[in-house]
Amino acid sequence: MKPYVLLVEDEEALATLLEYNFQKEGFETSIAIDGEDALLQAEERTPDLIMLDWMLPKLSGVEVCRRLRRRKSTAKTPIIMLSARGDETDRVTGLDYGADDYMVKPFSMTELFARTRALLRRVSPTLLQDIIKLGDIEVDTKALRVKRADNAIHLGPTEFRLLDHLIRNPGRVFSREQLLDAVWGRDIYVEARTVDVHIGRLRKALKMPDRKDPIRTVRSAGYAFEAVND
Amino acid sequence: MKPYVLLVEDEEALATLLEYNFQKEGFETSIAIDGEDALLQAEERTPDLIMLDWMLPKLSGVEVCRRLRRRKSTAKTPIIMLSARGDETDRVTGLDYGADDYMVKPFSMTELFARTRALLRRVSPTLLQDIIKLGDIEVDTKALRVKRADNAIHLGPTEFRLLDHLIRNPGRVFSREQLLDAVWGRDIYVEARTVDVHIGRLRKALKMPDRKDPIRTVRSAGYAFEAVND
DNA sequence: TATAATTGTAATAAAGCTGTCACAAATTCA
DNA sequence: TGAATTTGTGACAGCTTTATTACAATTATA
Repeated sequence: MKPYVLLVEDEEALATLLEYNFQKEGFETSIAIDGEDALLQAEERTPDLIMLDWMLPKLSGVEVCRRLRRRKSTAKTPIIMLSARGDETDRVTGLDYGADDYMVKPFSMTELFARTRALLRRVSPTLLQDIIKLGDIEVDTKALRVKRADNAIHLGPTEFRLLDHLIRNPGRVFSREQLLDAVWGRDIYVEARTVDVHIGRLRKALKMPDRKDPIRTVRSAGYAFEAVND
Repeated sequence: MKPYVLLVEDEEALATLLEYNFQKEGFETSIAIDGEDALLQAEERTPDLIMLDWMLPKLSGVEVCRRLRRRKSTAKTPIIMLSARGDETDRVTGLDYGADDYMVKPFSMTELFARTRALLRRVSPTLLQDIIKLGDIEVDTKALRVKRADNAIHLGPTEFRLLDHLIRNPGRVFSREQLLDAVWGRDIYVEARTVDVHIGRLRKALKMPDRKDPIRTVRSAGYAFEAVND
């Protein structure tokens, strides 16, 4: 659904400012106040983007960056480093250790988002796309609309998020637990079988004569979205 | 329709920044990375405005400018030159060769758009029209008037701003919080539910027999304006 | 100043969505 | 084949979200 950015910044004022602006741009956000916190949070939920301050308590930004790169889950996650110092040495060091871009404080939010967009467009374009199309199915994430073969389809919020998640990872099989985490949220407890019911509702909503079911059931594993006819 | 700006800029960061800001101002954009590319693109679709970097690979900005002026289709198209150098000589050269305005890098986006507006107002005022039309609904942002199917509709200030905001972003779903930010202002605190009431008033005011409600409710998400019959 | 228009809130009604269960159907495996 | 496991689906109660109304307070207008 929304791209998730981890903001690693110990200065509270800047962290809040970043949070506010990223949320306005449609990101989900989380703040880490030091390097250790950052590593923990990144492990718990893999971010789609990391904003990483250079100067941090406990672990330096560079060190955090190196460790993030060593982990499989975050090896390719886009990282933008923030630094008060702007000299070339720092820039080079930051980029050497695996940051994708570099901003010198103070910076304009406009420029930050221009760069963010550029970076995400390069690395994971589906995150920025408003309209995701697969086969004859179309999901418009800005307008929150779904179409199949140009027919508008009405979905409830949960079915929408479910479809959104599945269609962004076509072919991949998700267990019920994974779907609960991704669609319902980590801290919400509902029966795993509830997923079945929503999958059923989604299937029913997407059903059209002469078109095959885009959702595949993988017995004793979960569900997956399949590219479809057309 | 939206005005179309051709951004001729080889430096990627700046090009992205410009693109982002022009899009935010409601322009359609295209980027050309060198002079030849610019001439090709301008031929394919005549821009309403051209931002032209002075220093370009292959063909210089001045040369591009001269050639654009020689073509009938772009002879009068407004051109703003961008240059790193700010001395008078360049300025004169640029303007001599037919640029309409001239900005020295680095420049503020605010100033750029102030000049852009001034230029477009002078050359092609219709592009900056204050009247937004969508389907059978017409919003005159200067005169603060609204019509539907040629019937004048009276709205209170808040409903007007609400409609104005929604109609400028047709299809897009806004949460109540986003609407409060955009319509009421960031620092004003009112209940999120108040939005519902104003949406209701707006709907009532826009209601006409045999015409459907242009405002879509998206459950657990917000509201969106939809293109309508006619 | 009196009158009208506009605004935000709260209360209530209406609509829509969700999660669970029970049982049917399908699939697997011995 | 038959038992066990897994999945599909309809029903439904409870819950959440939205629409609408009324009203008091504020602001504009004559």
